[in-house]
Amino acid sequence: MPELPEVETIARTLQQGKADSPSLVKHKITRAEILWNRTIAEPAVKDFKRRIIGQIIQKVDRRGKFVQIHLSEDVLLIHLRMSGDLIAGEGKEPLGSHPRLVIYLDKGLQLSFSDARKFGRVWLVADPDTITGKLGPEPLEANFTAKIFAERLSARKRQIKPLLLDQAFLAGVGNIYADESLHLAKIHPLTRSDQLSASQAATLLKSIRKVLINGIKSNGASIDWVYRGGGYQNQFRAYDRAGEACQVCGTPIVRMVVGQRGTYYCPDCQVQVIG
DNA sequence: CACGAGACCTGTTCGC
DNA sequence: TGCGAACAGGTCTCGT
Repeated sequence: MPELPEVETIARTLQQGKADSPSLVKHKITRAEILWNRTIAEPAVKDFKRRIIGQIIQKVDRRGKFVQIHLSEDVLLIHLRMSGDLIAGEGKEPLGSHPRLVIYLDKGLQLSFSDARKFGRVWLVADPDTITGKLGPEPLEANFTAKIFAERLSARKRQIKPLLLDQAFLAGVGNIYADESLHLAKIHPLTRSDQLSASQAATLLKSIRKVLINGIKSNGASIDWVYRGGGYQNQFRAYDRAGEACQVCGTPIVRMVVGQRGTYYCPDCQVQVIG
């Protein structure tokens, strides 16, 4: 489920709280229950349980697709991968349909990491940079300019879509928002990154920002049973729309596989540059 | 360096 | 209805 807008939505919810979800801030961790050992990437399960007890949650935010829960001593990093979700609430029974890690807090609260496919991972580290340090720039940060983006694109010779999915190149964009950005920018998913003009690079960065911001405004996208709450799927231009008319030109949207990922594009609007 | 295939996993949907 | 195949918001590792 999670790309930048979905992760941002979850992090904000845990930070601020909302009607059905208490804020985690200022709560103290009393215990950790681990229901699937491989969920814990670092440190060893036994050390994880011991070390997290007594720490106080100070802030929840995001870096790339990682949720960062800042504690009094450490940072808890959570990557939701394909099917992970974080649910805050009350009670002693693990929340969610597939709980893998439950962090119990004071005042009867808990934070449950539910993850059907067991791909998600959690790190408890003193310095988050040891994990997130390899990530590329945040697409929404103002100091990430079109010029820098263009330079990074021309430094590589890769197909643009898989490059956008490379978290070391750009942090936070996933399969849906890559397709949506490329459609909005009218760039074919297989275009080589070093073939993009400066103006195309600028357009692409604008498009990426637009779809991410709109995704956040909609609280992310809910396309199947995994995620709940978001509404961005109602604004999809290309993703999961094979056979439907392109909103711009009416040509049917095509699905192909690029880098083993389903890829949707308009064969008329998104013309591949030959070279 | 760029790319494709296989792993890691479970749940849902599709086609016959 | 049943049952296997195909597919899924991600990322890592290996071989070419």
